[in-house]
Amino acid sequence: MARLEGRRQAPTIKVVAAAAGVSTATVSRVFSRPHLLRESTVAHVTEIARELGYRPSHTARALSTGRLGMIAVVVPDIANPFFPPVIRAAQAHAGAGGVSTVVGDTDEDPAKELDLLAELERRTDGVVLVSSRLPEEQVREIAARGHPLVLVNRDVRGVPRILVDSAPGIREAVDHLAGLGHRHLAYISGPAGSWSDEQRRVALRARCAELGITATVLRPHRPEHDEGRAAAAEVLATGATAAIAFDDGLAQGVLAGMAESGVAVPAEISIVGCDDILAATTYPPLTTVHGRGGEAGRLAVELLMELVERPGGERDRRVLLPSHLVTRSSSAPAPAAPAAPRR
Amino acid sequence: MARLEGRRQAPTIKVVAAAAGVSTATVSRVFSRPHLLRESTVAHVTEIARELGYRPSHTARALSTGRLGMIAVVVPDIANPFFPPVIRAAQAHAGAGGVSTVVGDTDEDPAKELDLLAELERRTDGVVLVSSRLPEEQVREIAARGHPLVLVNRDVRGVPRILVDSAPGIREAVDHLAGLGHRHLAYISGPAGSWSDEQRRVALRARCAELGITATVLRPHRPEHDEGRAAAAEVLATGATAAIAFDDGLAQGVLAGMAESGVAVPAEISIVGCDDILAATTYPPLTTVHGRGGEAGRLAVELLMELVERPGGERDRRVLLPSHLVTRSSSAPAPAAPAAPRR
DNA sequence: TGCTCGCGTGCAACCGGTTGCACGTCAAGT
DNA sequence: ACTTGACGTGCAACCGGTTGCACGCGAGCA
Repeated sequence: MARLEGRRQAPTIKVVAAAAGVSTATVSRVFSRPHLLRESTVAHVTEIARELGYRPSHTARALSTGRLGMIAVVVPDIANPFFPPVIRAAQAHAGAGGVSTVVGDTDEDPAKELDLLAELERRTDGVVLVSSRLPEEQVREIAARGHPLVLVNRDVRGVPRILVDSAPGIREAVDHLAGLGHRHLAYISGPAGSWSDEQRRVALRARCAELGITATVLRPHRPEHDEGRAAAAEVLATGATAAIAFDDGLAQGVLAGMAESGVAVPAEISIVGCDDILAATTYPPLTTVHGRGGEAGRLAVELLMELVERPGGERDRRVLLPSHLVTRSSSAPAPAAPAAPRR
Repeated sequence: MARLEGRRQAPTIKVVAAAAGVSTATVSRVFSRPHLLRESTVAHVTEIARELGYRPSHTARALSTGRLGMIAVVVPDIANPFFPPVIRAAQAHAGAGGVSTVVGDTDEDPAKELDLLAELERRTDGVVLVSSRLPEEQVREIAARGHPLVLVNRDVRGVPRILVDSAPGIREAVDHLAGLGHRHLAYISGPAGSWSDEQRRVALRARCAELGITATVLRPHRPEHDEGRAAAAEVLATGATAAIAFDDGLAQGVLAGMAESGVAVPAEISIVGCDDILAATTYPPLTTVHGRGGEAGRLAVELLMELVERPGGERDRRVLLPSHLVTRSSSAPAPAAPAAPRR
């Protein structure tokens, strides 16, 4: 029964102190505020600690300082390819600052989002909330609870936020298509109430108006492949020679829908996506508006860390990240006549 | 400057105890081992705690019990659509048990994986390691550190593991194609050294041999779209009338490559994927072997929780999850003659 | 020589729970 | 009536660090 040979317990500050012949306070300071100590002391204790394999306990530290050394990134759907770059960038940036990152997935469900946020507030020093599906009112309430919070792609006044500004990219897209001779564009709307969707729609309308070309806005769509496939017919019905979709997933669906209808992309109709989350994995490779999710993630963490350091800091930061068009092969000169389904 | 009206501190066990006229020990027991207490006491304290909005502190609890109430799921690439279902299922199952889940992304980098695991061991009660890219030797070492660990899709003896067994699905796929009249199949290999790849390759060869049809195995490919596109030409060069790809991403690339070459799928060649991670988002919708990532995630967490409860438990559990074929539209009867590129 | 001052370190309380042990109470057993 | 024991609760130590305060020492200054 003697299990003495078992797992060696992780050494505590106490055994390091004893081994180094100093008090636990000194060991503690070596790892948290070494500038208060004589250099030789720091060196000595560090050496002993290294030999013993000592690592300060996050838990104990958290208990006395109130700092968990951990932040959260919450997204609506981890499987949506827009988010992984955001998460990854956040993770990398936080890690560089000695802070761990946890990822939360709300499954596109506002109720889950609420619960998750409550839980994460107790587990982390701060939260990056990406594309929240909560009503603005609730976002405000959450922010008011005082736990550091930074939003991404959600524009709520009084809450620090990073916004990918689709407008420049959309304008470029419209210019690009107009330059190819298209005189009638369709916009395939995303989820009703989405901040990004509204921004894109408005930018598209405005630019089309400036250039004097026609813009038809289709009904809202969930950003999913099937919806895009269905939207293909709607696009053809408008007589537009080019369509811009709310996001790449939708655009990919449209591509499939066009293929099914026997309409050639880009020869007969041009398709443009948004977010650049599919890279060149579609056929034909998709012309799209690059969303810069990575930068957004990095900046959000940066802002969040500031808030964690100084809870009194600026609460109304609003950062806009301009987007831009990436031209691939799903856009081409306008055909002589609008396309029509062939089968 | 009087900030007294500021944030109300979260109430501690002490204030609840005082308000309820009991000791802190009692309050503690109400929340951890209520069966030790008289029912009326539990009810009374619970009520007071509710009024005060008291929630036990994870940190403090962790310090005295050594249980963090958190587990980790580590994946090589959060952007690879195979993993989100695994993660989500794990999250759901752990959450139901009152345990939080952290997601780690190793970016396909073994060095990062090693660091991340070390960090997570100190932050969690246990780790689910999915599709580890580490050499078996290292996986063993990590398991030997005694921190509860469950592998998914990695078959290392002596470490509890959940394996998606592709063999049944592959056999079904071969049978399906053979039934459609195909007499020559190509297998587009995945990453060299991947456990899943080897399993799929072996199963395919074996089943083809049994049915007396030809199997050509192509070189290893990274599981990415571009590689698949390139592989299309290799497939055509073999003269096979059907191809099974290591995963859906690769298969999707092959689809694009075939489209570029003007070869019709499935009329001229049939394509089958693995993992069923793209659902019906390809064109044509992909016939594929369903991987059951979700179940794997759920089971892994279940096993892990057991290990956390009883560190002395069974260390060599090995669970196999059978896969099966999902037939969509990328497979069809064999053409009279093998396809050749048209452009 | 005596006084001040600053630096480096230690003491001990504290963060917010958990838990072994002891104590008091009350019902059942003899 | 007295012992026994189960049950419910409290006391206080403990988990592993952090930190305000005090103390001792040596240098600088008058």
